[in-house]
Amino acid sequence: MACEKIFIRELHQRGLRLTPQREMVLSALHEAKGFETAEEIYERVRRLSASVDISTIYRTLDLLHHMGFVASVDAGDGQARFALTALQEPHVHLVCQGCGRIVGVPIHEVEPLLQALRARYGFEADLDDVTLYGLCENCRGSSPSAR
Amino acid sequence: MACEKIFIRELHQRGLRLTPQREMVLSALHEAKGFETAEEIYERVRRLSASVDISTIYRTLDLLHHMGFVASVDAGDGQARFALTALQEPHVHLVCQGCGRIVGVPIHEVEPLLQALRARYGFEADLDDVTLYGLCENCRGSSPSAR
DNA sequence: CTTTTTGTTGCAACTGGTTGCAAGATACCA
DNA sequence: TGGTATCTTGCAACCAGTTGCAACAAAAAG
Ligand SMILES: [Mn+2]
Ligand SMILES: [Mn+2]
Ligand SMILES: [Zn+2]
Ligand SMILES: [Zn+2]
Repeated sequence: MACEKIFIRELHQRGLRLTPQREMVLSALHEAKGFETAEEIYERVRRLSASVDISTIYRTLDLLHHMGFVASVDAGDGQARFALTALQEPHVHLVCQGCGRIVGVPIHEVEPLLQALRARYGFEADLDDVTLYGLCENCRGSSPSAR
Repeated sequence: MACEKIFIRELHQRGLRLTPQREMVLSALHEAKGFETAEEIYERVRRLSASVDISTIYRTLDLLHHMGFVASVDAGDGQARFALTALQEPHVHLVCQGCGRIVGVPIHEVEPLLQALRARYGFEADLDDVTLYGLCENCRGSSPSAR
């Protein structure tokens, strides 16, 4: 867990504190392979300590998201999903409405759009939190499969 | 209200019914100048009939959205906002995090991005529901004003 | 006009997520 | 080491929005 060192340093820089709860959430995110719901991450943390509250999970995921360690994607089914992105280039997320798969697109692919919005509308877009919905290559041809 | 005729025709085409509640929501949306929350639209409808339930407002806004009459924008403050878009070209919405203003961008401005996603990722994006966050021209220079 | 069909509504319960607050814990310093 | 300032937590209440369901009402048929 190389990012724990970085995490602690960034916490200190912001005058925030390292707590067992924050360590457990970070650890749970390392266990998880891909995107998981807050409830799934909560279950992982409970295996480490039963007394943690779900609101602490949400608060910690939000903190990690704002620190750039975690991507948060609203998959359109009423539950957000979270995954570690530590050290990766920030990206836009594509959610397939057929199969539910989430793909990250490096933000430089979107640079032309950013420039156009800046030039035409004077708008400086922050693409850290953007999610686009549609159909992936697999799901485009075939009949839409259940999620 | 030119769109009421179209609304009735489209309802019939889908085997759905015209109800007083649906007429009142459409009328409330015509009264509203710009984007309003469900609660604000609910208040407008209540002035016409006190017994309508807020769940009916949500269900009707959702229906109108799916029929393409209404744009729905998550302004990032925990409340969605709705506005009539009848007959307009579909567009992406820009939300300024400084002043809260919502601007519509015609979808053809975003066409190059769509093509890139199609070519590079095989992903067919549906941009009807996209909202981008950032800072508008006014709010970029000055210190961020309260919403 | 009456009946029948089927879509719609109000209501209450529920969902994922947020928030105010007092108790508890961390970091820092004497 | 103990004391203090301040951050964080668990908890319970709350929020916007959704949903199951039985009563109701629009449309169509007779
Ligand atoms: Mn956040
Ligand atoms: Mn619009
Ligand atoms: Zn797919
Ligand atoms: Zn602004």
